[in-house]
Amino acid sequence: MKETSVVDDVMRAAVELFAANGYANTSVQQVVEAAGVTKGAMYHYFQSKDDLLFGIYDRMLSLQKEHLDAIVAQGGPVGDVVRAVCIDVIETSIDFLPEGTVFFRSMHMLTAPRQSEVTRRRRDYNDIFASLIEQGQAEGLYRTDIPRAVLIANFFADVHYLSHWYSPEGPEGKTLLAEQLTDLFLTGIDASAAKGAAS
Amino acid sequence: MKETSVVDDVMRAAVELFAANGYANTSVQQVVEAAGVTKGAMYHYFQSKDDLLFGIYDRMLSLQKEHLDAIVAQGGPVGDVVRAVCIDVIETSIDFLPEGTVFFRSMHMLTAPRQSEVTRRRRDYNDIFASLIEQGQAEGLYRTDIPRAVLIANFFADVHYLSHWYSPEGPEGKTLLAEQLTDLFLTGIDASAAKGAAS
DNA sequence: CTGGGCATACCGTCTAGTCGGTATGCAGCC
DNA sequence: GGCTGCATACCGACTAGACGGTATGCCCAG
Repeated sequence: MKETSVVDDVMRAAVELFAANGYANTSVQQVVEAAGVTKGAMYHYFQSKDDLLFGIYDRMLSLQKEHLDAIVAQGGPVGDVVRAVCIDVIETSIDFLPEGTVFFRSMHMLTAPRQSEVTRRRRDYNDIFASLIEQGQAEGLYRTDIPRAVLIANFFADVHYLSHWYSPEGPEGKTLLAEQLTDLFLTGIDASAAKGAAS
Repeated sequence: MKETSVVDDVMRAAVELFAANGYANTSVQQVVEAAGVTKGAMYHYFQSKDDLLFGIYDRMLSLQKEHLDAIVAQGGPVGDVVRAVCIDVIETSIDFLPEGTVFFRSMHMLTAPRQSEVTRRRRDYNDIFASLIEQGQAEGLYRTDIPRAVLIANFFADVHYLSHWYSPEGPEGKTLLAEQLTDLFLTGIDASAAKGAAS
């Protein structure tokens, strides 16, 4: 029960080209040629070039939100939940590396209403993550001497930065990397690290 | 006697507009109007729109490299040097927040040769930072159970992410924030944190 | 014969960059 | 001081091309 393949082909080509050359530097013509369809076909399924871009965001945001909800729903000790969420979001970000590239590079090219929707949904994710951290703090797992917003930014920074340095051809396996980054993050925010000695 | 204020005015306007609306969405006409000069004047000092963008990068890269060299030249225990470098790069990134926004968003809009120059200079910075970390590892300060490239990415991620969440109007003072982020990073890579819970 | 799926030619707009021209300043010469 | 010659700084109307989007119509399934 596939979507009309035109949609799929166009989306695939769009992500690839947008990631490689940027949204603004990619013409609709290039996209449809790479997808092997015509402009007419594309504009039959998409309202605008902007639509194409938003489609990419929509898929990613939905997927990550789904994962988050599933992990949270499964329950368990909050420390384990946080760890699982961290690993998951890093892994899926690696799976969707080109999407990530486009995401952070071209969000500002979306029309204003779309931009706010993306922002809203990201804030949603953020808030849920924040409440997990808050729980962890209440249980004495995580340090409280640094504003929670900073702890959280410190984590999402890693996720964000992936598309700027990680190469799937490199030596790092994605699962291992996810564990390593998560470990670095959790070690940094561990309660026992709180404001004592430097050096 | 300053550099012909045209250059300065144009650059200032360009950074502001590029940060607010993106490079591709900003026309040269808008830039020169905001700067209060004419197109003719601008094209007298800049070869192309691309030149404008590169100018922004050039200034930032030069400044940060200068700072890095100065700190390294000053010497001292490697742990202190690393800490000083971290704090400095975070602070200057906050001082140049709009430039940072443009930087990460629009690097791919530069012409290929310029892009490689930017990449080269960033790699330079990276390599020096990496050798500091390596020294620290040799002295037993930092953990060695995670690839050095990952440790370093973990830090630059924070720097990179600043322009996506930090607001100068927010509650965080820039010096305090720089210390907090540096602390989180250094705690994460501390040798004593190495591979305990494999869970 | 009807309508959704698609093809193609075309249009209006926008924009980076140009180019002929002007204004100003300065150096040397008489 | 006046004159010439030349360079630098700047002006702004104009162009050539690219690009997003559309109008129109064909084709085939039902």
